Amino acid sequence: MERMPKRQRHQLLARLIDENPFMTDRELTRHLKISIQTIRLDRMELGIPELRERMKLMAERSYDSVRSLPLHEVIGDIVDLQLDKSGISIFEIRDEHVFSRTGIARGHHVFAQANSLAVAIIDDKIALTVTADIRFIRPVKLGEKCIAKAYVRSISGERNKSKVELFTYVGDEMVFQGNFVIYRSAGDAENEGGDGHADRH
Amino acid sequence: MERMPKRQRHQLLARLIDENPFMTDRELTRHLKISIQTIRLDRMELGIPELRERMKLMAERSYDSVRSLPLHEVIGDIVDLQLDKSGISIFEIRDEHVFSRTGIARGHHVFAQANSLAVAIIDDKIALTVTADIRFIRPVKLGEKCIAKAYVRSISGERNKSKVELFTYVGDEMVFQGNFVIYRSAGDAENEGGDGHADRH
DNA sequence: CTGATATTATCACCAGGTACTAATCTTAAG
DNA sequence: CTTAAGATTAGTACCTGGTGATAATATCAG
Repeated sequence: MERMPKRQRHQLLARLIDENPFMTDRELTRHLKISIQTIRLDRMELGIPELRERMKLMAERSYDSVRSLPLHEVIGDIVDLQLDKSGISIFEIRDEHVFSRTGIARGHHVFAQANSLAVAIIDDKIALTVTADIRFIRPVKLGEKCIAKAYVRSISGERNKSKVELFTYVGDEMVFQGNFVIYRSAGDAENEGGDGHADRH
Repeated sequence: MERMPKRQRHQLLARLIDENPFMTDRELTRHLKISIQTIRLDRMELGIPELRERMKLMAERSYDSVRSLPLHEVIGDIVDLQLDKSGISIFEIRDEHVFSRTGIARGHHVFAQANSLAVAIIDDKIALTVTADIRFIRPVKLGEKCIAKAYVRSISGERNKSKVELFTYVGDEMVFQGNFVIYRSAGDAENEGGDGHADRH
């Protein structure tokens, strides 16, 4: 029986555990054909915790992700912002945003990025989405970087409302487009809309 | 030392474990002031698995939630569903959904509930949002229960598209309204839209 | 009081490890 | 060839957080 170099075995071990974190050491011996002690030495060297620790970590992670949810205050990184004029945000589609079977991002994440930016761009204490007219032009897939560009088209037409036009691109391809009407407070607060945002310094 | 009625203790035990699923039986004895054996009998009667089982379940759930996303697939509890006809979903606004300063729900959560329902109602393997025309009628606040009602208005007009009309209420007050156009696969897959969903049996 | 139910105690056992020591195998260098 | 170093395997004691079974005790209701 040929022996595998240690480095290579380490890589394989790490990959196996990554692929199926629920494998016991004993099960790993069957795949790697080495003794359980070596498995354990390898895990030590690689800093991979035991099965129960791994499950605990996953459980804890999922536990507080239920508490704090995936949708944060602002979805996407706002990389450029000219208040009441324009803004750009970047959002990368990851595992947790897509349907696994298709790899297509769930619509509300794409919307959330757009909505966050449309609200952030408004230069007022409180901004709330009143209406949105949106169009998903093509599905966005796992790993793609969505670049949303928003432009304020009318700063304050009637009744403290601003229009924001928004386009989301992947590369130079447009994937999403939306027209938002955002309510802006004129000093006072919560009157309309479905969204708002926090302090501005 | 006064003894607590069994029923009441069972409730308390279930609540404690629900609040903190990472508690060992030994820790529970400190809270409930009863022997560890009784804790274990109680768990048996209530069908609550041991700590390690609980962690394993959470870990597995979160693990294939990355693979197949059962948890966040649908935002809100779908309480009634007549495919290609109508559906109702309930979603309670909690801390993690609102802006802390105002207590107003962020728009994308309300949208997510609506979008999830609009997509779920379509009786096809894959359903993707193409367009949405939405209106936030009044802000939704912390603690409010959003009841979304969706109606399919045209099952398949042109090019495999269905129209879904949707209203979200808090009590008898309408807080959100939307018109969705949903693309439905006719057996094949991912062509348009920004959302999809999984199997239907 | 007596029987039923509830609670506690004890003991053996299990999975999936850690921690440590010791033996064996392999390999390369002197 | 010999020997030292490193890699691998073996074995033992011990740990946590339990299960399962049995038995003893407590509590309460009729």
